Amino acid sequence: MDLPKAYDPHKVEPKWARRWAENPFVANPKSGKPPFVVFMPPPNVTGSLHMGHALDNSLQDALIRYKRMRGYEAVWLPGTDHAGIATQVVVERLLLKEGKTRHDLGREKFLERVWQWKEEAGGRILEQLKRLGASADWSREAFTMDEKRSKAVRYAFVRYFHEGLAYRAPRLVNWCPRCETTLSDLEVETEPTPGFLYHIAYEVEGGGAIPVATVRPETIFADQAIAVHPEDERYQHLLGKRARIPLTEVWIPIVADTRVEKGFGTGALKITPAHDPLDYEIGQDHGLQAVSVIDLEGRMATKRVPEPLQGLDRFEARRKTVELLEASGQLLKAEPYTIALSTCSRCGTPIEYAIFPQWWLKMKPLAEEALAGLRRDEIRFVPERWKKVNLDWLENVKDWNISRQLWWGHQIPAWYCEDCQAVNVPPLEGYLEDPKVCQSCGGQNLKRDEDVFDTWFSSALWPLSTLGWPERTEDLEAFYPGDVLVTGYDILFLWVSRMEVSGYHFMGERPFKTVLLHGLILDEKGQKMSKSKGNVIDPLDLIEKYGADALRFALIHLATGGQDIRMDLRWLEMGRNFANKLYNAARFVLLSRENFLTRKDTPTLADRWMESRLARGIARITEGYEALDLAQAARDAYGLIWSEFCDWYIEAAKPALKEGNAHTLRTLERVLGELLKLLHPIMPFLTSELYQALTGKEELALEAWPSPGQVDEEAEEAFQSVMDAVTAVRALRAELGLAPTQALEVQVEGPGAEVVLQEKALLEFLARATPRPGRPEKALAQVFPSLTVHLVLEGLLDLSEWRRRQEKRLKELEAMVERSQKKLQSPAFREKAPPEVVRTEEERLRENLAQVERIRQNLSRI
RNA sequence: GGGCGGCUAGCUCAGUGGAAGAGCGCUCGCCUCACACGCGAGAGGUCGUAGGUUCAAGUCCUACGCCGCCCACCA
Repeated sequence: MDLPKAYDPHKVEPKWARRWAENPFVANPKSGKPPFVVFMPPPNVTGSLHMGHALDNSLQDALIRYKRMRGYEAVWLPGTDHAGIATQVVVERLLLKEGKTRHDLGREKFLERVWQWKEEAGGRILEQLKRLGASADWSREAFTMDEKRSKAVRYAFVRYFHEGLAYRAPRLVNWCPRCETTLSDLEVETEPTPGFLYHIAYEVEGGGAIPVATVRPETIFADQAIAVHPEDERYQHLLGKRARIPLTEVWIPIVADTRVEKGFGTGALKITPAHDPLDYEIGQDHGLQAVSVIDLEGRMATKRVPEPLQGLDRFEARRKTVELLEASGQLLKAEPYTIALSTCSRCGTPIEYAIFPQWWLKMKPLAEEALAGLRRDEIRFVPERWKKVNLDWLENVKDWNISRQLWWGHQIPAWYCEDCQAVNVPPLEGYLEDPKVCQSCGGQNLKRDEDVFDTWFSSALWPLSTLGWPERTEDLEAFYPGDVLVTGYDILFLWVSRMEVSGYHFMGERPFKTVLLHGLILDEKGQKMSKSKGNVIDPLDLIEKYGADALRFALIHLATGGQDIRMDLRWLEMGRNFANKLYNAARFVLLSRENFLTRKDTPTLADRWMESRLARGIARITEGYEALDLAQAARDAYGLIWSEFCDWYIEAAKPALKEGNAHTLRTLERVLGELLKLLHPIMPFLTSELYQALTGKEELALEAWPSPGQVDEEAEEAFQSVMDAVTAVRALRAELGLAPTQALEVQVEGPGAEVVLQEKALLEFLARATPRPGRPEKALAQVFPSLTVHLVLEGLLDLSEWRRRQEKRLKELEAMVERSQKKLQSPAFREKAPPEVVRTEEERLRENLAQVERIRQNLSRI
């Protein structure tokens, strides 16, 4: 067998990645096994793997692999999202290189281009997920715009419409002038931005002026009123009068409204219904018109604005308006002020408001259905704190604008009659057929709505659509609801809540039983990664440098309690080193069995100890996976493999192997095999490779999960004495500066001495020391609870280090003794603490007192 | 304005009310026949501050302080 000394993931990982991609783990709805279903959050087709994906999918894959080994029908449904704006922008950018816009091509040709691009370049991210080791059911790969998913979207809308839950109405909506589409409230961010609060004087009829404060002076031309608080004494006398919009001859009423804050600005608020959501609301209540002075490209585009402003960009118009106001003497003051600027979450452009008919989903009644389920605790949140956040959002949810003025997406299946203006949506039975005549007037001039659905409208259906809904498919019967939904908390509202809504509404049932929300990945300074900051780490680079196993190990290790993860390459190094360690341990086992000559076959103490430690490890690690605490599983597997299997067991097995003890060889092989299984969900590549080499079996992923054997307390206690003796000798060596090669003789005494003498060969191999029973008059000692190890003085030695450490140890023990005594002297402790706690405390005290005594004696004899 | 998270070793992070942990870094010694991506021995924490509950608090409660995030119509 030819095994290089250092593990090279690149020689191993691509092979397995290809295997799992080409022969995926295909779900069988009829297997009869209990299902375990995970819906992969579909990444954008345009996307490239980022750290968030790597984390999200590492967690999912680990869960899926674990459950698969546990005998579940583990189903992981992958796919991609058409990502309306993002994808459209990508293709528009390509067109731009040819000097064209999408309007040059026209809708049909443009969509052809997008599809072409999608077929060629899209979905690259799924290939990257395969490189990460994702054991998804690639045969069921879905795309939010493929035929099946399109059916689901269409059916959902048609049903919502006929249930009166989807409706079309003109309202004030968020508009991104750059993306040229409306946005839902969730897609708008507010950025604190330095700006000015302008105080402007509006002339009042009959003389005098009213000062109004605004951050958007350019919108004064769309003002419909000025509002003051009804109880504001300052302006009582002005109520009912009219004021003149500066720079114009337009007069607007002064009205009272409680929503105006007396204490802010001047206490007088200009009401501009077309350009501000609050103003829109107030305007509605006062029967005001909503007149816009800014067009969809963000330019001052009406005759209502003074001539010099016409056609100007809204920000230039602001500067110019201020100039004009200053010139007319109506600018009272401009104080520096931090504006809460609303921006498009996709492109960062300050949003504008617009009023035109949009499709809305009536969220209140829908949210109630989901809320009822959540209040019955039908969905478990991990961590639990997110449940309340989710509830709060559903309780306060507003109607959802689901139409977008894009080309790429699901075109809304609504037709408008050009004769009678009626809205035509297909009937539920026959929802796939386009209407030909108007249901209202029978006219044949139907024109389809040009808008498409918000991408999240189709994402909200993901747990249904991936299973073939609205058809009653075998998959749907067998696999709905899903088990664990794994995603970042940043899309709790955008995605998770909306899936809850559609799941409850259409299936009458929760879409998944558990939501596992992980944190976000931050850079080493704790800041969000973003392309503009240039602090993005590409997971593929990390895979290239450290291997996919190491990346997975690092990420899973850090995914604790839903905390954000500050990226630190030292965790990657840890993963890589760990892989190398395990590889070398396996190499040792594989090399050991070559040309092995059996001369005996008896269980050693070390064998029994290892089996016992393995039993405990299996129990603990399994607990971690079951609790969805993969970080715990990773930590425990790391400790079991490195500290116990490698550091102690392999070393202790060497003398037995030399003796030709077949039992030890078998134990090494068996334990290694079990360890590989335990670690497989986290580091699938290396474990698969090693398992194959060890057992000849093809696919570790299909092996059964280990069950814990018996804990052997006696063996653990006995071996502990051996480990203590070894540690004692090594410490003496270090303290006295004795060479590691120098053979020593030691004397051991105490309850643990017997086993150390029995395991003489172990002490000789692990510590280069021969133990004899006894307690010499003058010797340096190391004290452990169950034994004392004495080293007889030979020649001149520097004892200062030894003495220093003994004294330090003595002080520590004395402090502990004091603490125990204090505790035990307290009657309250003896009365109220559980008996076993009192007992361990007493035992501790006894043990520590004995150690103190022995150390004192040793020190006094030198 | 409302809410959430974090504050534990020099750094990055675990931590189940019953004697403070890991990795890296640091010190000392080792290329010991699986592994220097390693082995052995060590040093290093009044667990953000102040109260409280409890026989017992890093862990539970209450305030406060920083750091970060989310939601919300103060123009």
